[in-house]
Amino acid sequence: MTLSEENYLKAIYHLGKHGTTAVSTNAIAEQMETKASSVTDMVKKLAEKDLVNYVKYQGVSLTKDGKIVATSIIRKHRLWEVFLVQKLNFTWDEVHDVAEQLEHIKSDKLVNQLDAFLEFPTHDPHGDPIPDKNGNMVTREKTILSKVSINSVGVCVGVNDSSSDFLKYLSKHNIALGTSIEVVGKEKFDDSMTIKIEDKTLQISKLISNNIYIKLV
Amino acid sequence: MTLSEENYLKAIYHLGKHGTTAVSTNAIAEQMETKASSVTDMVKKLAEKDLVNYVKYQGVSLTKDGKIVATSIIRKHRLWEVFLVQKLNFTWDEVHDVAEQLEHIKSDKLVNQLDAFLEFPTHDPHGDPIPDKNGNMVTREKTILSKVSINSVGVCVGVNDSSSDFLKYLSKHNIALGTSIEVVGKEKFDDSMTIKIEDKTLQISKLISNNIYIKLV
DNA sequence: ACATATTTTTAGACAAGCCTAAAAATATGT
DNA sequence: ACATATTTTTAGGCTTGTCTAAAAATATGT
Repeated sequence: MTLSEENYLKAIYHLGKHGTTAVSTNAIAEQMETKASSVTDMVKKLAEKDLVNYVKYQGVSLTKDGKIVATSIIRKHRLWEVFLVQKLNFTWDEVHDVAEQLEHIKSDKLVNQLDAFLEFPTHDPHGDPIPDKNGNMVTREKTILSKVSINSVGVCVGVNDSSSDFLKYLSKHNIALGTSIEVVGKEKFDDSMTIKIEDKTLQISKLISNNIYIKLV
Repeated sequence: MTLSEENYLKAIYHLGKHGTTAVSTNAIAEQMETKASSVTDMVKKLAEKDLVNYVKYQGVSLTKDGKIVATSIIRKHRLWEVFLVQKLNFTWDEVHDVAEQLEHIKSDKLVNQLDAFLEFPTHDPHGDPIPDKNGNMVTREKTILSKVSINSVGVCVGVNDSSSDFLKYLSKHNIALGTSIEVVGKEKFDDSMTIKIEDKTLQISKLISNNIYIKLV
């Protein structure tokens, strides 16, 4: 399993809702910041190894084996993120790039001992679930903030965009996992929202509210 | 800096006593389990980047820049080894292969925070010194066990061979860092030695005694 | 010192993973 | 339904790091 192969499997997993639904060549190319022709080449290679289902012009999905590999990489990525935040004082907007490197380290003992050392965390610093040793993960009930009705109250349990810029924006406005958010206004015209956080109100655009997950209380 | 380039610099550092003395193409090839022709190619590339001094047919040594890179890789390797042993319950014979992967992770914050998390260790699990943030490391007085005279007493402070097989041999005979070793006999014929460890005597060949460092007491 | 052995370099090839440009297949609008 | 647009694949090429085989340089033994 090369680094590149692993990255393709991960991309297909993320794009195709756990790798189950077929994704297009172009979608993969965009996600991986590469060209469609490169994707076609690699997808053929992965199909040869029975890691993806591939029919020319019909898109790609993960096989059972492909899902196992993708899940194990995601497990490593998220465990390392927890390590970086909890043990090495990284902030949630700093962990992604380093975890992208660490996720490719090959050692079962390393991963499982790290898991134990962190006391078997179930979620990473962005609220995403961490697959266990067998690839299983919990599904936590969550709602996209943009979809909840006025006067709803919830707790932030995750984000849909883990980019550094978005996370820094949230931190600046005191939004973190566990933060209580109340919807005090919604604007039909541009779908913006007014929310209340610790008694401070904040105006957020649809782009923002679309990337915050809350659990209603 | 590619993975391959980093590995060559590390090899040149180790072979040439901190990279200072020139090493031969063949020596590098053997150390890296590759062919001499591949070494020539890479060495030219490294010379182009001013990381090594290279004169055709005359061997290779590290430049100042090359030494900085090599030292930083060794720093990472040894810090990760400490982490694996102290935090993740690895034994000293299990850490090498994983550390070889981890040493290539690029993130200054990661390395320096890891260093702090481990409380700035000065030596790795094999007794080798860990360069600090500025590349400096302590030099600890040590003697090769095979060279000490009969009736000497010392404490094991390092090994010259970090292979899993050798370390397992040592563990089996209760030799670890800090173990007190007394030389109770030396055999001229084959340079074997009789040593005493915790009141048990042990016969060791020259190959063994040549790979154990002690500090005389 | 000179013939031979060894070491090192060069030349040419190959696989992986990427690219561009062109061709083929599929999707879309009216 | 058919012309056009878009997507995907193919064909051919490039770079990195490796290899083998042959040539060149250096080292060695008597």
